[in-house]
Amino acid sequence: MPYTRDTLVEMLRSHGINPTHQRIEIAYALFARGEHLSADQILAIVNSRHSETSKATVYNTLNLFLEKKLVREVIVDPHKVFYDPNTDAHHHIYNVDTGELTDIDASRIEISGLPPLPENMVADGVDIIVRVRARAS
Amino acid sequence: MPYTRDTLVEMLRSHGINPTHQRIEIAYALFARGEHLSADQILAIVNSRHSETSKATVYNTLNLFLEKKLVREVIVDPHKVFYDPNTDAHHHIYNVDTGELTDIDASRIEISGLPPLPENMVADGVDIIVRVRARAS
DNA sequence: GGCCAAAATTAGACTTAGTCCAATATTACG
DNA sequence: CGTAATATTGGACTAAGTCTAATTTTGGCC
Repeated sequence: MPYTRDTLVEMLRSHGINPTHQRIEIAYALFARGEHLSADQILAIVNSRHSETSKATVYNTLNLFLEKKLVREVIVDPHKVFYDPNTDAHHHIYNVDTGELTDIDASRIEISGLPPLPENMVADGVDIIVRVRARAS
Repeated sequence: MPYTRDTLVEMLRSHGINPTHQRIEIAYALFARGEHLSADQILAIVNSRHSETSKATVYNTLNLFLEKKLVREVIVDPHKVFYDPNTDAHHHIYNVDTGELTDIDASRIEISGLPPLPENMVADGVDIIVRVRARAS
């Protein structure tokens, strides 16, 4: 699936997001790479040719994307949030040495034995994080 | 199990931690309450009577406790780390509205279908986080 | 107890991720 | 094309956490 400007514009529109220049650039950075990126990485990528987008806009836009469910946030590192262009159900392997994040498709995974949720609470998502490190420390 | 000064000293010693006044206070704050607390909450608790412990010491101590596996860290909120005095295998329910964290005993839970880990990697822990919110938004 | 080296604590400067704000620029649309 | 609504901006600000060099406390030893 090639992410052309037009497919990105369509993607933004279909999520109720006004496709401005900066938003398209940020979406491109995330979707074309398909990687988990932090806000500062995205800021650097988007401005790598010529400076075009401010820090404030990157944060505004990522929060907008989150709200509109175009991306997910992955909270595994106490220092920064990662933004994940994959919104299919999936979990993560986190390499605590390198910071590398890898997806685990959720369709093969079953969790049994979870307790019922408290009355009047709804699940907003179930995340599994497998923290790994290089063998032999 | 009452957490007297002596049991705390013993607990620290058995984890290879020199039991200083501040470390005992911090351990007491965590273990007597048995709650998930952030560093700034612990700082406030420890200094609530008379100011006795600096911010640097709270952070130093919590990192030491982590390293010696006396506590665990829980990374669910992008803004702060929670420290968890329960080191038994367990998972968490996180109320995204209130920030409240609740334990789920891991002994009843089974996860099936996890992929094999990459060669020469070892699992360092598997965390399940069930994010919940109040029904009817 | 008293002495000293090693370990712990400290205040406060610093770093970094992220937010806020009021001014400016862009866009959508009649 | 004009204008109101929306988006972007630089830069000041906040909050969590780290660092540092100086001071204090501790533990071991006589």
